[in-house]
Amino acid sequence: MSRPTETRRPLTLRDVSEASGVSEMTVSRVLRNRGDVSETTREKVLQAAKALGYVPNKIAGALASQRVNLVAVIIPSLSNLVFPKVLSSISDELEDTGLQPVVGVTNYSPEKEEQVLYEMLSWRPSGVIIAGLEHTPAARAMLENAGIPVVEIMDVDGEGVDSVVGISHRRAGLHMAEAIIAAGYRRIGFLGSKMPEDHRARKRLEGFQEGLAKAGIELADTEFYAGGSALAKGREMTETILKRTPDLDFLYYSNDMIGAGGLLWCLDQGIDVPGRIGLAGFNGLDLLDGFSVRLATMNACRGEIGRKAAQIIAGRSQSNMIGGEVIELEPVLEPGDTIRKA
Amino acid sequence: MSRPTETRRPLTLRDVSEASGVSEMTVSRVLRNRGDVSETTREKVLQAAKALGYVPNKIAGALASQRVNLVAVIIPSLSNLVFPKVLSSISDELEDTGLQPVVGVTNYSPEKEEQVLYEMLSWRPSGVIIAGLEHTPAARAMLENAGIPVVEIMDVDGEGVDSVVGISHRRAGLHMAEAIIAAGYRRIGFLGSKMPEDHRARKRLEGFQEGLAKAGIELADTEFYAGGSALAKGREMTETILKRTPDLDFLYYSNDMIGAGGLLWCLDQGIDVPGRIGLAGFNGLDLLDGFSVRLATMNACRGEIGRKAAQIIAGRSQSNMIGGEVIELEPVLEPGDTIRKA
DNA sequence: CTGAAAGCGCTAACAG
DNA sequence: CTGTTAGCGCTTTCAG
Repeated sequence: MSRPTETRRPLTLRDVSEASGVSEMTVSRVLRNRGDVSETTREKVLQAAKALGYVPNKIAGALASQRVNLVAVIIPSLSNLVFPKVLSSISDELEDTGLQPVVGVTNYSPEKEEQVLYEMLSWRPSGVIIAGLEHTPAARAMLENAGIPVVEIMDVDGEGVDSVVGISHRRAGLHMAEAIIAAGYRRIGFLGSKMPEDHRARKRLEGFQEGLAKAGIELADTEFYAGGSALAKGREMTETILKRTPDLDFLYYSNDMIGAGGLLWCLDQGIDVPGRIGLAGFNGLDLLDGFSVRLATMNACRGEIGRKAAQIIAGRSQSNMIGGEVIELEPVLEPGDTIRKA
Repeated sequence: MSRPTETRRPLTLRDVSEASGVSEMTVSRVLRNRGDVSETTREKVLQAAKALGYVPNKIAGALASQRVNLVAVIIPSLSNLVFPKVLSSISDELEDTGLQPVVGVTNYSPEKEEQVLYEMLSWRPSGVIIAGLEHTPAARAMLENAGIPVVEIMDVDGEGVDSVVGISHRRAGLHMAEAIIAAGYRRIGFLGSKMPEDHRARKRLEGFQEGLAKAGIELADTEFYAGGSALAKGREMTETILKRTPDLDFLYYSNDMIGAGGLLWCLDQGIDVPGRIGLAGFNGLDLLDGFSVRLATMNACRGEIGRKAAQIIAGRSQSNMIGGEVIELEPVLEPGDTIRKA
């Protein structure tokens, strides 16, 4: 345990070649399962490699073959709960394709996104999956010039670089507004995060306001937060907004986590949900299953998005490059227990 | 958008060299900020590179320089909430070192861990940060022979390969038992996950039982789950165990998420917490801030663990390899509102 | 079925 | 301050 870390030269194909008495080339063939090799030599090589503990050098391999089995996946955050879900579906879908996802996180910063993208592209991945349609001009240029399949995910409201898989957040917001109005709510508040770079949340809000406007309604109040535990923030914000505007009869949250916090607060206060006030979030987190009262939400199709994106990359990296495609998924309203039945 | 993805040859140093009329070597120097280059040529090169949209090929660079600025980070899961936190602290700490974390996920499977490790080592990273001390013999051998700094994190109960940063889960469990007994609870149940490969949860349980045994107490009942929303499972399991063994006066959960589910259920049922029954979880998730009644928990030092691990890797990749170190952090009991005051 | 030769795109090391 | 020369460890291609 306190043995010094040795600075041994890593083993090379040549070492295996010498140990097995087989040419480097043939060793390489065995290790990659490429081409025909007699069972005898195959055994010899495999045994030598294992005995030595040889680990191939993919850097050299990639340089020689001009092929890298990596897919860059660029997302804004890991603490959002939404993205791990997308990641795991990408990862599952890529499982048997020989492709490996590599994750980069941007913290919702366009500059960071640009850096991360540059860094990842410099490893010449086979494809890029990146959240959102909004990028810096430089980032967009990199994506356009990379010469590899690019899939922008989560959002379809805008112009993509290549392929796009997602939902329309604008329409998601709009539909939620319609459902709320249909249920008879009229004094409606919105609670969300301050992040100006969360374009999807912004689009949902815009669509939501558009939906209200169609019914001649305006948002009665809004409340924004930044940082901290989302559940706790949801609780605080709900108290704040209801103190300020007590006659609100509906609260639309920009995500399920703050929505759940708000729900907990309302239940603690003994407020009649959904009678006195209705609540809704966004995402369809399965965390909501754990509450006795189910928050209304809208399923963001996260699993499906990851799957399709991965399929596009996997498909394209085989069949030589066709045009980009746009796949729009349909988010589903899950009314739960926090919207009155109409 | 439906423009075909072009299969353009990526640009090389030579292209920049020709465009700027400067030798490849000097272009390389400029792009890496290495060695002295006159301001004039520097400008010329930078301008040419930018105009062309050149992205360096790190594969070739790494092969030539025998240096890779990547740190492999291998964790069991991303949906656990614990690991994203560790990740982000690693990521923050590495920020200004020129090192980049690359994440691999094992789903708590030793075989998958072995595969992921092999895959990552084949990219010759500058270091490895890996969760846990339990690995397959092959994985352990790879770590020992990689010739790079290795930090095993989260757990110190066992023998490490090189450096180790974590807490003693055994003692964490033991201390929790002591606190519970000191508070006067006697009929104690344990609720956890079924995963046999979650060694840290197992060690907590063992330490916990050891602590109870010291007071001449045995676990009165246990309940395990697998899969699904942890919050919902916590709710269900709590109901189940209390139906089966109604006289339990304390429930120890193997993580905060199921603990929070149990807490919600108890509150819904109008059960007096912590009077009639006490509850405790593990991890110190900030999610708990969002509840009106704070679940007792134990801070697992996740941020600190990530930070220290990253420091070790960063420090060692500079100063040429010293011996491994073992850093044991001290988890802190956060009694919250769900343990009676003694 | 097996081997030899020629790079992949970059950087270390040395010379000017 | 700038350029030249050799590879890094592998795979592609072509000959046996």
